[in-house]
Amino acid sequence: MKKLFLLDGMALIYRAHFALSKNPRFTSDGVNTSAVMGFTNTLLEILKKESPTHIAVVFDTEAPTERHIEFTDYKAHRQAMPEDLSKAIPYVFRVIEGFGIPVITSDGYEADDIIGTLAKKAEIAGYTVFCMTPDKDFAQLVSENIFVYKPSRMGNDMEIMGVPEVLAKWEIENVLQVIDILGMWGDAVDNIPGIPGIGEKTAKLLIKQFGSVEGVIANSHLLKGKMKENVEKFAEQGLVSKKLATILLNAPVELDEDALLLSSPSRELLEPLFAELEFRTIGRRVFTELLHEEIPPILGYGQQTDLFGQPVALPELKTLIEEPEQDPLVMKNIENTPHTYHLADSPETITELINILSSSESFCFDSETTCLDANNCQIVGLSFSIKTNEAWYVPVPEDQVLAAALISQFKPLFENENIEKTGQNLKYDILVLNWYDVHVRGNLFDTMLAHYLLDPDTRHNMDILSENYLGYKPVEITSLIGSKGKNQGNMRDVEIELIKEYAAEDADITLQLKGVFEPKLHTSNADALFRNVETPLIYVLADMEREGVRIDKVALAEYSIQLETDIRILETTIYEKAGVRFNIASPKQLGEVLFDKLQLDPKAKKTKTGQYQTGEDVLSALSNKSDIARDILDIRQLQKLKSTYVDSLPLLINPKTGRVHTSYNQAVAATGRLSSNNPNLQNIPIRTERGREVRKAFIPRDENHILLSADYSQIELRLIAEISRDENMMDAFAQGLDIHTATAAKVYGIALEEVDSNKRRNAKAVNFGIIYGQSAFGLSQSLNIPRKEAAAIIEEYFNQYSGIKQYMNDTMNFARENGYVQTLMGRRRYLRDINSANATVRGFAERNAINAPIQGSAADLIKVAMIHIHQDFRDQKLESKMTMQVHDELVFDVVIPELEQVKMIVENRMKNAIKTTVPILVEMGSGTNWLKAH
DNA sequence: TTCCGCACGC
DNA sequence: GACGTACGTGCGGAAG
Repeated sequence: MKKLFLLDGMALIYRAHFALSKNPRFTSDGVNTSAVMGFTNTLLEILKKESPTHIAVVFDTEAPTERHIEFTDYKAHRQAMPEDLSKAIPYVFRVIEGFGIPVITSDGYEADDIIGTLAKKAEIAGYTVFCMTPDKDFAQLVSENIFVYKPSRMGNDMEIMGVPEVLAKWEIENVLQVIDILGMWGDAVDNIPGIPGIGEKTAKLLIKQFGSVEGVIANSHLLKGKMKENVEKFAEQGLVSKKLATILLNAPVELDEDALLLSSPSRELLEPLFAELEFRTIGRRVFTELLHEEIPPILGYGQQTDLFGQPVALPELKTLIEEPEQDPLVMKNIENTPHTYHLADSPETITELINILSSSESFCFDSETTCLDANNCQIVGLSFSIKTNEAWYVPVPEDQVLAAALISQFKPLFENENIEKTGQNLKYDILVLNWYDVHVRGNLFDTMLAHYLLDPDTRHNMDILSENYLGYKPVEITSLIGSKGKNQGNMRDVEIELIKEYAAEDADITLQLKGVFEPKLHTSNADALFRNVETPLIYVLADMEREGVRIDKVALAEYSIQLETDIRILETTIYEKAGVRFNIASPKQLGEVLFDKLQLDPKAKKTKTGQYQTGEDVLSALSNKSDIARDILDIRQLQKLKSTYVDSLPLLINPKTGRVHTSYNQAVAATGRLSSNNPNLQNIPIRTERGREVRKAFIPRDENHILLSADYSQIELRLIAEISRDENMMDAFAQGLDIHTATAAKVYGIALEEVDSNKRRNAKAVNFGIIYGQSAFGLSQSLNIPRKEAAAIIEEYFNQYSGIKQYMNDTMNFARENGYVQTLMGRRRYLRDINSANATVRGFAERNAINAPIQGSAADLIKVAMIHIHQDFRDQKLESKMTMQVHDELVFDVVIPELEQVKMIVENRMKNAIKTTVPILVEMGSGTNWLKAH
């Protein structure tokens, strides 16, 4: 296959420059070597990953010809190239030459024109063409079959986008229209002036209406207000912009296939160049990865060190995770893929479908509903699939009595323990069906969770999975119900034929995804975790969400009034002290008052958007100077409490149950933790007295119930001790010591009883830092102490807990060699950047490497405990319910006579979720509200 | 509508 | 010496 890459040279240099501009490196002659390095990196990635047969770097020259005389004006808008960058250009040319890559100069035309024209000609000559001009990802929309090679923001990975994806992003069917937009205003290509006040969105709408830029201008009298004014005033500029941004496909350049051939890299040219530029790491990569040669000793490559400055052995770089299988050339979709989607809308067809499904061992299903809140919506239809490219759709009547009757026909099917159900995010479907008195049973296969285990850091929605793993682009839901927002339609109003295609396709795709993921789960050793933890947990979470929790509306309403009063009082005080009325909730205005008007801190820092920083730490530091800062902190706390909790919680009470039903997301947190939303029950305040009040509003079901809260004590630290086998820490836990006090005693070299609250607080912060993968910087921030001091504490910590340091080193080495780390139960997290040449990016991966096994193991542990507790409740026919999970805490609505029995089960199951040497401690409490129970 | 700054929990 | 430093969710304000 002939594979051609066309790269815009100047744009690439600029891109490399900007990517590294925060930390540029220079030679003594003032050459910007960062830019050269970034450029080299890009070339290396392309050659290594894409193996092109033909390639060229295109440079535009500065001298404009007849193409656009306006071009000179446009150039004038551009900033002159910084001197350090222009000095880098000769080196860039040497790199290109060293790689054996041909150069083309555009001779008066924009590089995009040359690339566009060559791409078009090459396409006709049978090439697969990739263009890389980073100005804008759509700047190369020249043909359906030409791909855009797009550098990603972080690291060196790049993504390839085909024209259909770019179009999808713009939600427009017609390429010409897109080009028209591109040629239009404002942001199309940087530095082209466009028409002020008319952004991409407006331009899109206008062009849809009037057909082209020219059309819009001709019809400007139909517009009104500022828009009309701008279009008319800047009409000429708009046309020029379009001309400039339009890519020529007929520039005077011939496709000389031989001249575009990629030749082999030249060690003779590259080696001295890299030595001169001191490119150690990238040099090493070029020689080992591209030329497959030994590292030349002449370069004297430095040792790479670990977090503690110790040298590490560099393992061979490996591919970390299988790339999803997909041929970028062919994206399948419903129109080009043969399929049989049946509509089952008569008694006969429904009976036939039920018969078919009943006799299969496994089926895939999906439900279409009126909204996203599982506890508050109606089923519009159900779709089923048992084999690829074939599916059924069953419309469900709007009349809820008829709907219930129809769905009840499927009840035995869903409740059949022996039939496996496949779906995407099954918890949702299970919950929805629950409201129709269908209690799903049997083995499950949730494709979302499967992918979550395979690659927890990425996204898991079905559309993306389908495109990545099946090379199939599903019908978008927005094509049925419109785009998000208040105008978004409802499934109920969509034509049945359209829903049928959409819904049946969903079930079909999901089933196909199962086929892809099932073997992958096996090869990545995630079977057990999937089968024994995540899958059973679906039922547990569904039950918890269905159960919900009772909220004391009256208490919250009273508290809201009290907060409001206090806020008003504080507000008045603040206005008095500031001498001006302003919006305290606006960080922008607040910053101006504090630092411009009151001049509280002449050195006040600003955020990247140019506002003054007014965060918690800034105001705290200010509070000794002026008590206005303290007042502002107080008022913020109260406003936060009021808006996020006190006033919002009652709004989430479900009218049908009178309770609040949170939703747990099982597939977002990359470490394996759950997250919760609507409401987020996992961030209900606890630290401050006023915050704690909110917890009083979480109450038992009725007077016959009581809330029980069970908390793991120091679970993460116990797991660190367990995993690292650090003797000192294991000892401390074995003796039942307070771990932070014990840590302080060790770190400061004093007796336990000599530890004061300050030392304990420091030790606690280090312990937390370890859990969260913090650095010395993070620690110094959280303790508000100098970095050096923080570093000293950390160093002594590692001296005392040498087993932990050893564990960290081992984990990091494991990650470097294998590309992933894992928890006690084998939950993996892939760390693509663990061997990255970029220190920041690598540091990020390194912290994750330490942190993921710990947090993840704790997550595993509580998940297992939840499953066992749920099962025990069921086996022992208890009426008490588990209602909430907050990372290391479980909350139960207990029928009072069952309290002792429940406590026994909970303690037993939590302590013994997995076998450990380090004792696991569970603290329990009960009471008439969450605060009392805690 | 989208982004930002901020704040809450673990 | 500079870089930029757990993860989530959700609020209000500001800007387009």
